[in-house]
Amino acid sequence: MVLAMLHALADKTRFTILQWMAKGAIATCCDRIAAFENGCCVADVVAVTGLAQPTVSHHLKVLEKAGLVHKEPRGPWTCYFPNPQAIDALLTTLRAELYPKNDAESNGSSCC
Amino acid sequence: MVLAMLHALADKTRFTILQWMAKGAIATCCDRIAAFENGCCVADVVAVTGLAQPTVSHHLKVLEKAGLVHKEPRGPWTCYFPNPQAIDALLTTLRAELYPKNDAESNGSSCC
DNA sequence: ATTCCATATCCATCACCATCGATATCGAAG
DNA sequence: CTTCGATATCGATGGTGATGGATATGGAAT
Repeated sequence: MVLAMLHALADKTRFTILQWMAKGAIATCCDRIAAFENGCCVADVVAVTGLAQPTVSHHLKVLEKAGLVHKEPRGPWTCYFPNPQAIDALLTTLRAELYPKNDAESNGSSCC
Repeated sequence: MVLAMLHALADKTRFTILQWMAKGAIATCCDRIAAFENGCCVADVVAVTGLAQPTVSHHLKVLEKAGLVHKEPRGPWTCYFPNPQAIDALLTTLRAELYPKNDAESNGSSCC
């Protein structure tokens, strides 16, 4: 799941989408999304990125499969919301797995 | 630079290499690498991953360009070492840029 | 100078992916 | 039921990247 998240984030467009969501709800469907929800609909992402609608749908699907966002139909729109827990999990895993440990004891397969 | 790091990490092989480095120096050139350095040489990565040597060199180059590792010739070997500062920078940036902010004031381009 | 070892580079191949036009789906009105 | 708006899916295309064989480089030792 971590690799899927990293793959999802390692794309300029998808990173920008999440970045933009984190900043706050800027949507044409604001009557459906509260400010604290940080959500948006597909058309908003299309407007911001300038990409075609199928492309945006594709990116949002990747983000959703990675667990970084979740979607929810609200009225005429499909709204997407960021998932803070997923980001937390990612950060925690990255620190635990990639941060160098100089502790000789924790090194199961020690050297030489 | 963040996108480059994410791209570098979003590959199973490269993630495994960094993961394995973080665990500690397990190398055939241990007389050149102290345990606390968490380094290794190319041949070690070849042995662990089972990949061809050119492939491993390619992956290490990607990691180096992303700033996640740095290389240093030691005797007959080219040794690679993880860069904790880069990982720190990545984690800090991810939290700052992607973690949802529900603070209405910080939202420059507010909604509606 | 030659040989050997470790690694980097070159090059070709294959697979995956971002992109978008066309089309399908789906719900809400009218 | 038909229409319309919003989004998802399909299919094709171009580009990027992972992989490895062949080869070049570079240093150390004989």
